[in-house]
Amino acid sequence: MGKRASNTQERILATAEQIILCKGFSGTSIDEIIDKAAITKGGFFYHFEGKVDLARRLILRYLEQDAKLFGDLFEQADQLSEDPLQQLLIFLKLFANAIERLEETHPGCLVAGLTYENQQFDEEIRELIRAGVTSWRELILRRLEAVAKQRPSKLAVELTELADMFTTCTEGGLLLARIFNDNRHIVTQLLNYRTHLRLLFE
Amino acid sequence: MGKRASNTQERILATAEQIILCKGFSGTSIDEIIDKAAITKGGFFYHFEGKVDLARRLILRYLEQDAKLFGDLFEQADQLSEDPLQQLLIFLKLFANAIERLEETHPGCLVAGLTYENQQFDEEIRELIRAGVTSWRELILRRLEAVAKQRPSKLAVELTELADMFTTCTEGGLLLARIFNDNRHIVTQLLNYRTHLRLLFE
DNA sequence: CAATAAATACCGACTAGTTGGTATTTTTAA
DNA sequence: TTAAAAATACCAACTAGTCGGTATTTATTG
Repeated sequence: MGKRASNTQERILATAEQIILCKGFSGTSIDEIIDKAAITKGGFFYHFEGKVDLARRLILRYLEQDAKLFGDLFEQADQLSEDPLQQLLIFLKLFANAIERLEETHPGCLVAGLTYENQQFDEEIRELIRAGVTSWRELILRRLEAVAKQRPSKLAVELTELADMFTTCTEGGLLLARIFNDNRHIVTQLLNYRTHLRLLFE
Repeated sequence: MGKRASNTQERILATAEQIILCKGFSGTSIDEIIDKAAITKGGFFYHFEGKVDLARRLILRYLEQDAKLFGDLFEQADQLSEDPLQQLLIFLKLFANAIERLEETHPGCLVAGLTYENQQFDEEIRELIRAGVTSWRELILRRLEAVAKQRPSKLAVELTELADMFTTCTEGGLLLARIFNDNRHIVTQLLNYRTHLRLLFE
């Protein structure tokens, strides 16, 4: 695949994601995507097998970008402290800060968006979504295990559920941000989660 | 409007909600709704001005049912304790129990589902969605204010954000439940919120 | 109490436009 | 010159919505 093609594909993917996050997957037509991406039908179907293939590639791209962001933020956090709890708390702060810096309203999470119309997809795509959420769970769970190893928690908690609470607060915040058109909701809900961890372990 | 008509409308609304929660709003065609609801095109358009009118009426119905459920649960909770914190904690437990009793996977929240494709709706519908989330916020906020009036919180928190955390945990739990096909996620995320309140105020 | 008028509830064929997708041709760059 | 990349033209199925008409209630009145 030449550079020309990879540019085109990325342009299609970026355009499609933007529209789909606004209107939903079914609410977005290929015609609109190719129009905004400045390509034609033939071009689109050269690069993608069909609309479902587009969804698949969008999720893969989204999860990749996401893994990179979280990796970077944890790398920063790990350099700022040696304490597992502090590292996690710093990560949450960095994540919240990154969102706070956005100028426009956060477009939302592709994983959540597609989940709410997932009955029209095949199992492969639902599995990709599941894998994404599982990866977030595992990422936080590993950190929580390190925290729990050296500190008792004030109340008995299942660490997996506590790890899922990260996804819960992020997705909940994204929803509120979208509904009220204000990114600060993402920040506050993430910081609620941070406070929860402090109350449990500090 | 005779009884015959009100039955028909309710049948259409219930059918439509079910399909829309599975496939999304755009992913659901009127043809499929009328097919499953055993009515015809003409019948549908006699009762609804169009597809957007259907969405409007679905949200109104959803928020009504929801207000009734929360009202009932708080009434129960208020009878079981005089303490504001306990009342709120009991409410959360009752809500979680109600969901745990469901046999099938919870179909999800219409408000969240429509939010993820809200760009295709007019402002009226977005406002209805906003009003719904605001009503949840106010409902919990009033309780939190009563709690805060008689107890200091362990850490400084904005009560509005803490009230929104109820929506966050509910919606986050619903999302996890759908992705992993397991209602227990709703329960655990609600109980995480409950734990958070206990850690803050108990 | 009937006969009838009028409103309500519903039907199903139809249309104009949109949808995802294909087959064929042209352009581009190595 | 040739293979990849993109454009053009097209199609069949589906879409939301319309329309003329019919069945069923409900209201009116002689």
